[in-house]
Amino acid sequence: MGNNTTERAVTLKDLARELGIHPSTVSRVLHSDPDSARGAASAATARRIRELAAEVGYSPDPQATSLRTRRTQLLGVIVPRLSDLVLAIMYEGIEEAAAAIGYSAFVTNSHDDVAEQRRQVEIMLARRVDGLIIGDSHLDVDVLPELRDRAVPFVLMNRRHPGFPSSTCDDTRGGELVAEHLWAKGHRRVSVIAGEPYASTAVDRTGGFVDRWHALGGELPDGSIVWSRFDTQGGREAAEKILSARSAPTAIFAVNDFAAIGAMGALRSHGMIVGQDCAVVGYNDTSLAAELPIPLSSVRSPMAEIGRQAVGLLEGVLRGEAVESVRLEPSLQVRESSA
Amino acid sequence: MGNNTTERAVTLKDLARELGIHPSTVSRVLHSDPDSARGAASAATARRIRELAAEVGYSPDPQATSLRTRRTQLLGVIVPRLSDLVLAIMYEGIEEAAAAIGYSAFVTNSHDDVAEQRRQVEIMLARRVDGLIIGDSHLDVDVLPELRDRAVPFVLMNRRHPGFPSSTCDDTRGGELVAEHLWAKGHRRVSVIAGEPYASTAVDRTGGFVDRWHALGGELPDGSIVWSRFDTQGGREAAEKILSARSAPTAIFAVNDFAAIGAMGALRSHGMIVGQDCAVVGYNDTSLAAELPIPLSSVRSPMAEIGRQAVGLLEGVLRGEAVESVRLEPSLQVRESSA
DNA sequence: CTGAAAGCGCTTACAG
DNA sequence: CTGAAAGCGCTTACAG
Repeated sequence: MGNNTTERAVTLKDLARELGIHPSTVSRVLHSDPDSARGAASAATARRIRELAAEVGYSPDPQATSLRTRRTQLLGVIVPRLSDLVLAIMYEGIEEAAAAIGYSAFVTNSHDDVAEQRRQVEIMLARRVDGLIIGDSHLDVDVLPELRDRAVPFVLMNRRHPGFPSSTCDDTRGGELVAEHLWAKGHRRVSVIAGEPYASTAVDRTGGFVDRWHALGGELPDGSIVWSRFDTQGGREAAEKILSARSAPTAIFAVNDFAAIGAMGALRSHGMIVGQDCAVVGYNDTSLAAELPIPLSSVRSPMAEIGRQAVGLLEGVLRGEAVESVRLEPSLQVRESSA
Repeated sequence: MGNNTTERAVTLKDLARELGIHPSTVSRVLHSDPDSARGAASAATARRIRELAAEVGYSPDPQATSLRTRRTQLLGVIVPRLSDLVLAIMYEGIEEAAAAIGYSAFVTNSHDDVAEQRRQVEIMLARRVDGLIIGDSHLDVDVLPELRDRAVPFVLMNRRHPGFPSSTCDDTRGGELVAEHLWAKGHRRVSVIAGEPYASTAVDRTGGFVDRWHALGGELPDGSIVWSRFDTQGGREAAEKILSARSAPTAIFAVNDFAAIGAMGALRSHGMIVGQDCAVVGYNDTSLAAELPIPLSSVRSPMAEIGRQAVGLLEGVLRGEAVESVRLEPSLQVRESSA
């Protein structure tokens, strides 16, 4: 009666014995198209098998299956840290898309440490994942060429790297949007809290801003660009550095919402009112941005979709296709912090 | 020379062939204590095996191993959502502790939906995880009794449930700390943004506060307690409801930092200054709290440790021990929002 | 249409 | 000390 016995999971052999047929027939039927039992067994036998399987709640042992098929239906995901909201949301997209095509995902934190990243890759490979989604790629040193040489199937997510397939936001475009917005609002003295120089997200967002700013005729004297950590504390420290210099800017672009929140804190400490004395724009439009005491302008990036697309890309790689990187379009949400 | 061939992973049989011995001997040695080869093979043979294994980078196929041993070394973790920073940090603790004892963890989001929770449990079980860490337990309806009947090894995390082992913060105590603090600061008209009534975290934090408040001689007229979602938007909505009532409170306790941030936004919209016109206290002391423009007082809970302890508890359950729930001690961080 | 065999990579009593 | 066998649960050509 479909009760789940606690003892031992029911096996293919159990089903076969119950029905008085051979296990291979059961296996064949369970793997054939539900409608047409095409050559797997007679329609009658197929029906009996399916009915019994449903009744006892048969679920094949994935370990046994993958030992035979040499595929684990497992995806390995490596991110800097899951406690970074941006990565957590991308992972939700991954999980959803992976489940839809019958894969499960492992996820692990590298803390953006290169040695740890290598270690996590080896752990994933030891677990025999079918492929890897790498969310912590560094622009400088990197394991990527080595992975390619070893023919490990993988794609990048969030951060791109020339020559490797990736699913990212068009971060260059995102930076341009901010430059255009601040310029149009009349700002001429601006600073950028630029993030970590090893991350393409930081480099592209900053680069897009800088290039567009110059194209508009703007200037960015030395000290206008401050590299920083991506978190709130990093943003606060960078803003302190900016505010301690000669003349304060009238606008700050932080390439991450959390860094932007830190900057807002520093501005307040200096007695400045965000949105009046100094505009602030963040990046990613996390759920917090719109709900802050002073709502934060931010570049919206389709985070969950970036995760889903990464799975789609990896699917292609696993099929042996030559896949094209995707760069998803950002949009700017203007709010009180820079209105 | 220890190069990772791309073709096929090296197997036990490969090692045995290379050394001219039987695979079972290799297996025996690789499973015996590295120092004493105690009866597995001669010291000389053992050394040769270990050297070759290290040289070619042998890593056993976990699928094959678990097919034999009937253990997958896999843990299933179910949380409401990983994009909730609190759960993401607990998961980091889980991952760390699990890795330390040779387990890997799957994590999946139930969105606090009871049907989805059941579905995720079945998916985990179909994957043959050795045990489950459940982070989305509901106080009312719940799968827990059924899981116990099915003899599924599991523990709860973050939220507790009477009669089942759990790793949580002592949320009752956390609520008490806030009541004592606000009372000492002279507040007499307070409101609680209480969270979701199905979560023990919300119920215990609120309950601890209410009981202590009454014990101190305080009053909580109807409408002082507002149940809400845990996120920023939920906090804002709850605060709006509180502020639209007759007389505004002089202090608000939100049982979650994100809800507290939403409340801060609502207060500002009403022209009130947080920390002056109305105190706000949150819960969890997430990394954001201290860095906000107006730093937020918050009850610190040892999130990563809660995750680690959950793994320890599950380890006990897997060994068949009767484990005791752990309730970790919170502490209050007072900042400008309620100074 | 269905059965029987082989084998994925491993571990574990059991001999000798 | 070491070998040989059995078997975990499955899938997949191959016969008939």
